[in-house]
Amino acid sequence: MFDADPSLCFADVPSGSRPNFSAFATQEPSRTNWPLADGVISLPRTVGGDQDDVALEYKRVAEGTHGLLTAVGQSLAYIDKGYNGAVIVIPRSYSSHGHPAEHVVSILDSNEIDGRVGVFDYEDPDKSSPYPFRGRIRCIRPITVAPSAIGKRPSASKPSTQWVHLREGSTTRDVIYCYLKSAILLAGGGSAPPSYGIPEEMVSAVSRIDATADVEEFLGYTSDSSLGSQIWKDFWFKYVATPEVLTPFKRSGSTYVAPAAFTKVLKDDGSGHSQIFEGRANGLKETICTRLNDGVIAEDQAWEEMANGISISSGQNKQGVRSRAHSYREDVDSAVAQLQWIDNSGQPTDEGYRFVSICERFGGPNSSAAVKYFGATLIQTGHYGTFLHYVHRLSEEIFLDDPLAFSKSKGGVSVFDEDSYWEYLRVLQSHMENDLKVLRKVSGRSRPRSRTIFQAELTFLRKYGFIPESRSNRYRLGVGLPINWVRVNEAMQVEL
DNA sequence: GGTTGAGGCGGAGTGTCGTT
DNA sequence: AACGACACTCCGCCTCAACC
Repeated sequence: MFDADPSLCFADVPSGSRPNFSAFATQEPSRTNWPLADGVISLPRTVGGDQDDVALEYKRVAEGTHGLLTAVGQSLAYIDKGYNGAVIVIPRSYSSHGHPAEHVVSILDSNEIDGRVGVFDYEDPDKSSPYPFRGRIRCIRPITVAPSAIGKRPSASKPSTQWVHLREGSTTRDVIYCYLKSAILLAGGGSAPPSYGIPEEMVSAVSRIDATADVEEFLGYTSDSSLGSQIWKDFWFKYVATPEVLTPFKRSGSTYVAPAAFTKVLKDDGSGHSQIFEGRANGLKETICTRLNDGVIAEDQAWEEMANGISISSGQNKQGVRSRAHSYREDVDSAVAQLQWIDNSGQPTDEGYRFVSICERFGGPNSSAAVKYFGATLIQTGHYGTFLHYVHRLSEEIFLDDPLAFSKSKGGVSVFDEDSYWEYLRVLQSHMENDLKVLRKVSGRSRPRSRTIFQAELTFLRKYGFIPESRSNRYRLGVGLPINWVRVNEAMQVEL
C-alpha cells in the first residue's frame, strides 16, 4: 500500500521531493523494550540506505471501542520509543460505534498530536485470499514520517522475516528446555555454580591466547554481566560445553583420538544426546587429533585450537569453542525470545514456565505433551501459521489458474517431480519476497544454492506433522505442499 | 568537535557430512 | 540424491578512538 501510494506516509512532503523507497512488513527485534508494536513497516530508501520505521497498532473487533484509546496511547509510546511514525489500524465499525476511525482522528486532531500518527480502518478481511486485506484498508489520516526526536530507535533497521528463526541442528526442544531452566534459576535469584569445572589445560590455553580474558567470558562469547548473558553462560557450560566436551583429545595407545564426548542436550528425534565439535570426519576435534598425530602441533596448541578454532586458508575455517558459542547463542536465545518464552530482560514468561512445567510433569521435552505445546507455540507465537497461510493461498492461486503448473510431461503423463517442487518453492519464495513483502533477503552475497528453499521452515513443519513427513508425498501435482489442516487447527486451538 | 575506520556484537544467512 | 543436523560465514550497526 505504501509502495503504491507514497502520499500515505509522506503526506506533507511535496510529491517531487519524496524519496524513493520500498516498504516491508517486519517485526520488532526480539530484545527491545515494552511496548511491543504489533508489526513494523520498514521503509528503506532505494538510494542512500537510510530507513524509516513505522510501528503498527492493530485492533480487532473483539477488543471493542475501549481498545481505541489504548491504541492512541500506544502509538504515542512508539513515537516516543524512536519510531518515525505509527499507524493505528482499526475496524471500520463496531456494533456500538459507527465511525470509530473518524472518532480517533478527531481525538488526535483536537489534541494537536503531530502528523506522525496515522489512522487506517479495515473491512472484514477475505480469509480465502493470500492478501486478506487487499482493497479493504482505507486511509483516514495519512502520516508524515519524520526523524525521531531521540534519533534512531535502538537496534532499529533490522527488517526480518515474519516467522521465528530456527535452526535444524541447534534449536531442539531440550535445548530450549535447558535454557529456560537456567533462566528460571537465575531470574529467580538463584546463583550459578561456583565453577563449571573447565579443564585446567583449557584455562591456561585461554590465558595464552589473551592474558586479560576471563575464561568463561571468552569461551562463552559474552562480554557483559546482563541477565541474558548470565543465563547464556550457565546454559552453555552446564549443558553443552561440559568439561568432557571441552577436552579436544584423548590417547589411545600412542595415537590421539577424539574423546567421543556428548553434550547433555537431547536430540528431537529421541536418538540420544547431540554432539558438538566432534563426530564427523572433519570435526574440530578430529582435525586437532590428526594434527597432533602428524606432529604438526603439540598438546598445548591443541587446547588453544580447541578454544580459538583453526583458520584454513582454502575452504571453511573450523570454529572453536568461542565462535561456536556465538552462533549457538544466536540460534537459541533469539528463538526463545521470538517464541515469547522469555522477555527482553531475560525473565521467563508465563508461557515459558508453562513449557518447563509440562516437560517436568509429562516426561521431558520429548514427551508428547511437550511436543504438542511446542508445535502449538510454533504455529501461533512463532507465526508458522502465517507462513502456512501464505503457502496455501499462493498455491491455490497458482493451481487454480493452472492445475498442471510446474509439471513435466513424461511419456505423455504430467508429473510433478523434484524439479517441479524446486521451481514451485522458488515461486513461493519470490511472491513472499516481492509481493507480500513478508520476507526480506538483505544479503548481497552470491548464493550458490546448496540448501533447499525454506529448508529450516519445512523441516520443522514436518517434525510437528503440519506437512507430510514421508518423502514419497511431500509434494503433489495440482496442490504443491499438502498441508495437514487438521493438525494446524488443533495447534491453533491449544491454549498457550 | 566532526569524520573515519577497525573491531565488537547481534543477527541472519549459506555450507556440507553422513544417514536415510 | 536429498534431507537433517551440525557447521561456518557474512552483514551492518554500534562504539570507541585516532585523525583531521
